[in-house]
Amino acid sequence: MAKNLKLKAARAEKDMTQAQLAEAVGATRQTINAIEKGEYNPTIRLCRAICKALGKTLDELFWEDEG
Amino acid sequence: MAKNLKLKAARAEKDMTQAQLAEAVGATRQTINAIEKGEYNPTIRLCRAICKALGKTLDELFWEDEG
DNA sequence: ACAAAAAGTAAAATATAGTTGACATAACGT
DNA sequence: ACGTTATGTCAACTATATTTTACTTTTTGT
Repeated sequence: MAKNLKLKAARAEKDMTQAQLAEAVGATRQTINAIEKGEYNPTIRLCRAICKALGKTLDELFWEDEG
Repeated sequence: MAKNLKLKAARAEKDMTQAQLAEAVGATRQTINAIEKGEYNPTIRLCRAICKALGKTLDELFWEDEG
């Protein structure tokens, strides 16, 4: 799996820290970090929550990035 | 969570059974069944595999359906 | 340079996604 | 009606996503 740079960029665009995004979506900072690092395979529910928090869609953040 | 009727429809459009889709994506029939039933929260990797097998995108099958 | 905040990382524990095997019901063709 | 295939569902198991706690390194501001 490759890094999820789109996520990192979208977060930067909203000027949010990993910790702030984590709180916004009800996850931990480590989980957000791991997702950005591309080290894993989050659930669709968490992906959706992240998308909504950042004003993006699934296709924009989680499609064909780490495949 | 509501039923994922988009998934059911996309599968029908390809004339695939739950078992065939399951095999195509390396999952079990029960897992596909549960996802269609809306009873759970699959991983993004499985969602992507399903989308690819059915020629759809994440937004088409997994966005704002059960939210 | 220094302090503070943010990001990276790791081990152990917990929650839950996904499997396996089995059986029940619904849908379909003949 | 009958046999067959597809779907629905359940319990027990395994794999792994996510948490918790804690520490290190990088970045940022002053």
